[in-house]
Amino acid sequence: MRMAELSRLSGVPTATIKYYVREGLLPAGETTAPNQARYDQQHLDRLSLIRALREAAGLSIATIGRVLDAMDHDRPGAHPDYLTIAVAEMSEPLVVRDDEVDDYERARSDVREVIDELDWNVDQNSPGYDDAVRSIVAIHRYLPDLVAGPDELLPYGRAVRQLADSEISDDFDPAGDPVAALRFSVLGTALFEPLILALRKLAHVDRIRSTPAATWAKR
Amino acid sequence: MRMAELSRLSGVPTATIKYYVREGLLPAGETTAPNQARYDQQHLDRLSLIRALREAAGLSIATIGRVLDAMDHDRPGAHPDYLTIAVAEMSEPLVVRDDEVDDYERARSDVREVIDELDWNVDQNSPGYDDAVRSIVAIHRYLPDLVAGPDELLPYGRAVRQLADSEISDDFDPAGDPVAALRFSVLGTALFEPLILALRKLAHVDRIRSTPAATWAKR
DNA sequence: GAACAATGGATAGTGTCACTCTCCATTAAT
DNA sequence: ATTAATGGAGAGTGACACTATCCATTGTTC
Repeated sequence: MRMAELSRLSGVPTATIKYYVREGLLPAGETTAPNQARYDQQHLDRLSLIRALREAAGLSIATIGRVLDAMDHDRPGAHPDYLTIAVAEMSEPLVVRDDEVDDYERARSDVREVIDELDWNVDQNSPGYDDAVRSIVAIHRYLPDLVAGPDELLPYGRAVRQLADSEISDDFDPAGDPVAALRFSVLGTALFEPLILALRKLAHVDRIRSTPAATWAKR
Repeated sequence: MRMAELSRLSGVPTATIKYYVREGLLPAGETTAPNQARYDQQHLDRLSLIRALREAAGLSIATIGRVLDAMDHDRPGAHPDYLTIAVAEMSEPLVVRDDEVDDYERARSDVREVIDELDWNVDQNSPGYDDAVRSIVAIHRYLPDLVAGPDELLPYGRAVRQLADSEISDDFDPAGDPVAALRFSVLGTALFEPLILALRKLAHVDRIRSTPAATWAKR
């Protein structure tokens, strides 16, 4: 197919497709003449992946570039970790100002403690590790009255562990079709994030509405 | 205190503070002369809230404006729902193109079914409802091979319900100090979101690494 | 009370981001 | 042969979140 059809089938304007090619997110079509190129199903798939990461997950073009790079280069199938390398690129690197080192150290040890307690087989390079540290620092900073030590973090760990168990079923076979498994990991991580946050808000509403009326009456 | 001290104590540049005042996020100081104004602890608190919503939660200035407006105007204490009205402003309104109506209807009924099954006391105006619908549509669109009907959504509902129970303890008393409770609700919702997503990624890593090696060997 | 710094308010400018538009020399389609 | 479409390059756009500059006052210090 050519540009116009790729655009029509994907719903992405040609100008935007050209932009993605320039940015290295999408490989150029096979050039058949100085001003002609052919695109195929792979381009369509890639475009769909880009749009999902962009629109549904809200990742920046630069971040998507890193995720796709990792997906392209990390020899799928060699080791289960290939599934996590691309996901790790979804995060911004952690930068710590000199005067904040202590806060981050404390948060880091909190995370470590939670992981130990739950007996998780993860390390400091695992995706999410630095994000967790960053979040905890922010929580301490902006909600200083809230006690948010390892004991308070554990329920979060248990809840997401339960989630992970239901998301990744026992018969999930990453070795069967490594490319599909990788795509599934990246998209599953990204697309379900807003759903989880949305449902959590709903659960909060239910929880608050379930508070005994007496609590409200004494106002 | 005056501008310079407000800036020093909050760590926010004066130019930015002035910008927040212009945008209506921060009330102007009490003017004592044509070019003099006094700020107090409330300004400092508000500024901290704005920075938390901006930096840690990633909300836009416009969204923060709506959240703060709701916090200011929704007569705290009158009813438990006051805690949710400001949170609802954290979401973008749902806009549905004509050719997508069916997809959204289907997703909406999925959400309804999950809520019924879990017996949640929420309605379509509750914060998160539209977000959940939007997410499910995106999941269907970008992961069409994945079965994501009510049955598959239930584990998410159960996990966040468990979370909500641990987050909002039985002795949480929204009527005691309504303003503090409101601030706690908004910040708690926003600040813990990235933490949950980070821990979920870690749980995924653990889950994948726990996959029996045999699955990998047959590659 | 004179010199100098700081203030609040208004306005304009900056850098980033994700596109989007305009050209143009070809090439395809009719 | 005419008309439309193509790919590639570069410039332009609009939103966003600040940031910088002015300036007529006011505070502060000597």
